[in-house]
Amino acid sequence: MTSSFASAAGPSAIPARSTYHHGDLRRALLEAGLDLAREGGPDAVVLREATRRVGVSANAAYRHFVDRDALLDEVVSRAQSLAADVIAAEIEAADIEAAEGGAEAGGRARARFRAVGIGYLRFAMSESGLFRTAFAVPTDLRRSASPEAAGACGRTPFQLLGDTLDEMLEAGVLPPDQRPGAEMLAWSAVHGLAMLALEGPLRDLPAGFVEEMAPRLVRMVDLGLGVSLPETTGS
Amino acid sequence: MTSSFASAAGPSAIPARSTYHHGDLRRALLEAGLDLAREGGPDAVVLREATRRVGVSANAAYRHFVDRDALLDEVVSRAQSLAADVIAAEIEAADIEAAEGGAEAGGRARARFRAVGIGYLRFAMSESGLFRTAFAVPTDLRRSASPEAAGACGRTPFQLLGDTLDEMLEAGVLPPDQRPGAEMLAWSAVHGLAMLALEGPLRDLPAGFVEEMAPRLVRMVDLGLGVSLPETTGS
DNA sequence: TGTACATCAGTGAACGCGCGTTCACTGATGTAC
DNA sequence: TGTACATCAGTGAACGCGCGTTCACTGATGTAC
Repeated sequence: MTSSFASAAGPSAIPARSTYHHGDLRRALLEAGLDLAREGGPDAVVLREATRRVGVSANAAYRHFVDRDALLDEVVSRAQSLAADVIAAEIEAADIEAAEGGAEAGGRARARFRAVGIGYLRFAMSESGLFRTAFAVPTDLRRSASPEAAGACGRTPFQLLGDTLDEMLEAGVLPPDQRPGAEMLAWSAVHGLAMLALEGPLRDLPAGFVEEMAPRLVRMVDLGLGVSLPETTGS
Repeated sequence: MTSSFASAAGPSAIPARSTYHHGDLRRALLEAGLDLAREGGPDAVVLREATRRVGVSANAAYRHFVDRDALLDEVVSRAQSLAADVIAAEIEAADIEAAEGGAEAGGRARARFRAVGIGYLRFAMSESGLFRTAFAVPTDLRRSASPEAAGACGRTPFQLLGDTLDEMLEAGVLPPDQRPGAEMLAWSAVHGLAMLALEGPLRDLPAGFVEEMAPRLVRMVDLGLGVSLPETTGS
């Protein structure tokens, strides 16, 4: 199962290699690590398996990463970056829909905010290994604002969430006293649903359960944050 | 670090033993497993270490558990049961406070509902290893309704949550159309905050952060579920 | 009340696994002259 | 343009770890007679 995100440049991850020097081993190991995370979550990011897949001896990785954690750290950032892409795409889709529906600023801001939650859950369900790698590995908040964790749009998932909260604030639909710390409240809700479904007691609920629950959940969140706006047709 | 929940009957977990037969090995291993979970979460529940602590040979465990997973399963149930106790205590405290404040049925039901969330988070923060063992191990919803996972009150954490939702429904403060699946929405919110703080990117936020956030979170949840009631002094 | 014996609940040693990591090494590369 | 040589990026073998689990065993228990 080779990553669909495999680098365009550099030798392929298939262990056919003619030269003694790999040429792009660091990147290849990172891709392999990402594949492992995709298939089995953070615990599956294992140095020996990554080198095996790249077709290189087990210790070659140490020329590029000080230890296993160094590789995992980079994989975590990449996973967050991929999450940002999914979320950004969801925001964009919601934005277009809201514009077509003729929503005013408040409604559009709320639609974008909801899209962050929907996108987060979509990523969690469609790429559960990467999701767990991105958000269920003990790490610190700093990463959530570091450039390596940003997606193509230049923003991290955490920043996208903050952006949409700011937009609701500016549009006057989020009460100002609710703004501080609102990231944590909103994040908690979607993260909890994902984790219950992936690693918790909601494990073997029917497929599609999370998808059904997601709109209700994000609605609960914005309503609970004091965003009261009539529901539009578009969501 | 010996468990404060060590069994009253049976030999102690300290590996001093005179008889060839242990006498109560199954229980002792379970207690040791619970201690391990308390100290290091589910991954720390390791057969060899449990037998080491009990002072018994490594394979003796196989007389009482078919494999490591069988031990872990029981530890998970016990951990859920302990969570139920903490939550039940929180409910009781809230109940007394609400009664003293002269709250009517709706206010009391909401206070009890909120207490479930507060208790859940209290357990998560004070017994993080047990919490992760109880709720962050891939398992199925059935356990959440099984007698082994019930606390002293005879109810599991999941059942306590459902109970308080039903009470709000009966008191007329929860809109009936919101009731189905409301467990999942509420559970997601508190579970997410706990997981972000314990195993995710909120890892090294200042101590007390979750405690500060908890009341806001549960308020967000009931408001988001459509429970609108004036705030009383008591909460 | 005593005893033979099946059964139960332990022991000690070992196996195989896969991991992260280190060691001494060698082939390839590129730069100074 | 050619060459000596430092440096870089790999190799192969090995170590130690801790785990789950199995094997053949033995000490203790309790029950039938």
